Amino acid sequence: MSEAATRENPAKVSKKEIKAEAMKRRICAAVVACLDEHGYAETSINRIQERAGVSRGALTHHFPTKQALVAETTMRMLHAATRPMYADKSTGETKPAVPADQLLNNSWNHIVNTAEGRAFVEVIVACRTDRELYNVLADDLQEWDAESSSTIAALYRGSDAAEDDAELLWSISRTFFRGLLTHERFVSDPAYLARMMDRFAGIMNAHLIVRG
Amino acid sequence: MSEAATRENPAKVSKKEIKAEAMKRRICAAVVACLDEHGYAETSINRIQERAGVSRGALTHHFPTKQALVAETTMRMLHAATRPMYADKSTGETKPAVPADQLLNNSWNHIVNTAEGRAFVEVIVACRTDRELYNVLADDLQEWDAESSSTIAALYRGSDAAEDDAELLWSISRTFFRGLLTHERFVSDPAYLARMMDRFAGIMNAHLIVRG
DNA sequence: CATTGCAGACCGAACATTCTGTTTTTAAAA
DNA sequence: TTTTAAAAACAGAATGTTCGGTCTGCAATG
Repeated sequence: MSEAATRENPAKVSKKEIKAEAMKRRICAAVVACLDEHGYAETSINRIQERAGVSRGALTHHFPTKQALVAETTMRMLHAATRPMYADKSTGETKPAVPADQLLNNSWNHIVNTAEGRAFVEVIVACRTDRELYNVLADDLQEWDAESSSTIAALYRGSDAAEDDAELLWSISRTFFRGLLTHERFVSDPAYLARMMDRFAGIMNAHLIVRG
Repeated sequence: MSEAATRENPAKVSKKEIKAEAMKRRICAAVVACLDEHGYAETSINRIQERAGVSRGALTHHFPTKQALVAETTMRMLHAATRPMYADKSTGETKPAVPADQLLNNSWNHIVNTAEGRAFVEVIVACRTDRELYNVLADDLQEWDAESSSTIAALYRGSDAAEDDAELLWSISRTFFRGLLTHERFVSDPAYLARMMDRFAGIMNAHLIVRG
């Protein structure tokens, strides 16, 4: 327990904690890379271990089971991805980080269509059938979803009369993004994906109205 | 080879062929069920065999490898799903099977949000990282995509000036559907999915104009 | 009777997990 | 300050299971 140390000096982080955190970060980064490159089915502990360049002991010490590993990696991804995009939490205030009409394109390019975004989709798809993994993640997923939606709702209103229309439109957009990540395999021309994205953004932007 | 038999009497199908086809159908149905219920990662040959109630020998006799099994199952799903919905191929002519403004909702309810639809998403997601599986399926996927799109293009035009706008809108819709299948895990209230679907259909229907 | 359809045992590889050691860190005792 | 003992971080071998695929034997079909 490090609580004895932190009780005397709350700000102090011990060498242990620093090393442990660095190790965890390293392992989780390997998980993201493996999920992105090989998919959930082929992301084995052996592969993660090899990719991270750590021993089997180190892996199982920090993450007793594979699900715990995937779960923590996912939560780290979520919290890392949410913060910089939509709001500046460091200053305590919520303000858009990008021009309003570029919200969709920007989200796609910098959040969804990334190694983390693709890894996240692998986890989400796995959650559909892996009940245990879902149980571990469910609360955090829904909390993240609510937080993400309310951030949008503070910045935009929808074209529909419904109070929560902006949130609805945002959920629809994120859903489209998720589908778009798996659409690559259908089309021969990658540029077609960009056309789909642009057309979709054009349509949705007509319904997402900046509050002011 | 059965060509010797069919050369003499093309309509005749031997007992063998009937049995073989029945066995294949049975196995593929089990694959669909397993993909839907357990996901691609947990769809093992053992599980399929158990689910279908056939021996290991029968399985490997008809499908030498797992990829061949998944590939054929996928192609059967595709061809079974395309036909009844958008056109009546038995009469040779192409006509819509549902009212125009119900195309999206109907596709969602009767094609995408089914055991086959969910199984298909599992395969598509796996294709992203499983290059071998993708290579087997790529041609058929793109051919199916083109056929599906052109069927839509014959029935609708898009609100945009682009010649292929209807196809683009249809691709966008199918992409949204795919994402929606994995969205269940985000929301606590299942009715929210229906709201998303209705709102999306409302928006897209304004851009999909029936030809006439 | 030759071929195909099917049954089930079997194989090595890979899997997730558990385990026994070794090293490093840390806080309190000397 | 130095010593010390416990705890944590890590290493890597061992375990039993399951994986996809192969192989041999037998029955049904043509």
